[in-house]
Amino acid sequence: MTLNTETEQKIIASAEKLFYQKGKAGCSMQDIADDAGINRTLLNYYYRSKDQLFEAVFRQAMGSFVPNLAAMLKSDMPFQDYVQDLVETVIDTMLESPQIPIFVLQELSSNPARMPQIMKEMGVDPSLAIEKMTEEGRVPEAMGMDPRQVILNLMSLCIFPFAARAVVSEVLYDGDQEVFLEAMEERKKLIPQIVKQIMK
Amino acid sequence: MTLNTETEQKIIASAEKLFYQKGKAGCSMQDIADDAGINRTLLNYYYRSKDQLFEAVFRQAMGSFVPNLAAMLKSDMPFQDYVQDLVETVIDTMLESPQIPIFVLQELSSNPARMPQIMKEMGVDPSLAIEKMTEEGRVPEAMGMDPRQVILNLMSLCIFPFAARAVVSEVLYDGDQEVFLEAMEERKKLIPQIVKQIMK
DNA sequence: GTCTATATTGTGATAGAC
DNA sequence: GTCTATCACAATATAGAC
Repeated sequence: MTLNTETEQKIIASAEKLFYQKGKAGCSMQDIADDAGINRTLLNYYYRSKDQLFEAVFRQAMGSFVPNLAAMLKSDMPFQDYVQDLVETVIDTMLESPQIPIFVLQELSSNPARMPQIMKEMGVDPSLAIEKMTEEGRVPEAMGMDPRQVILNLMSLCIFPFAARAVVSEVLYDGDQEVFLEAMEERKKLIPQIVKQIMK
Repeated sequence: MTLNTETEQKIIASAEKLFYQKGKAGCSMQDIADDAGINRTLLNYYYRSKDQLFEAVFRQAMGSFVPNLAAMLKSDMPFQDYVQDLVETVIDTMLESPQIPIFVLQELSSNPARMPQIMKEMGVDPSLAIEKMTEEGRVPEAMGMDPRQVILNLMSLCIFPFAARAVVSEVLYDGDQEVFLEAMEERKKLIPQIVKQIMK
């Protein structure tokens, strides 16, 4: 998926920005063209339809974090060794593109039937992952917790603050985005500590 | 906000359903009217505009969980006493209307400027809440964590699994919604245990 | 590849009959 | 309160000139 022409790059950049912000139905082809500073019909020339342009943006967004998840689910290494790396990777991804989680979750929520197909395309076999995860010692017993709950907790702690950024930064950090970002940086150390504490 | 006529109830029910699922821009007035089985112009008769209909639905959604948050932030009681109740209340709310979190987060994410005003209307004073929270002993020291991080962790653990339900149920529970719901029930006990463990 | 012009359909909203 | 008819406009998409 290399973007050849300069125009094509401008289109994808603007489409990403506006789709992330307003959703698929929330912005028009005209909006995207205006943001990119090009003629509207060029969008159709390059991507044929709004649906296909959205598809390109959505798949790129999925591709930015599914591999992380997949790697963790598929790996044979002990769980703890992954936590620090995973947390850092995921949080860094969110810091770079803070709007990805809400964008992806909204699309999947209004179209949940897409999930199985996407998982398949991205090389994640859910039932295989679960099997591996529940193998003895793969994800260590923590307070008698199901291993899936451990994974879910980890993901919740990493992703939710970004999905809820508007609320969180307003209610907890009085609207100060700098302080919010510092807090997110802090969580890179904090979350692994929590996991370690729970594992004890 | 009592809904008088039968028609009005049908409208709100359908608007809720479709706005939750597809977002404000993702469904038309015609869609809502069709779902409610009534004439499209009645929507304008009762709510004047799409904006005002959306506002009614959005405010109702906010009202279903902001009071819980506000109560916790404002209360003088020790933090631990609230955790069990709060977790149960929040998870029960999510179980009843699983689409609320993603709906609210999406709207606030594309329109973050609304947050301060909404907080004010709902009687939550952020800076006051923070002040109270950081008072000695209000939210207990946990692993040297900032009290705001504790709150954020708690909310993340409760809400994220529902916001990400499509992904979670597919990847971790192989698409089985029954098993997913059981896991969410289990979290009512599990999350307070985690909090307790971290507080030690 | 990029533009203008245009076809076609959908949308929110209102006026006015019943 | 509920309907039909209608308005003004915005949307996606394509055809065809350059």
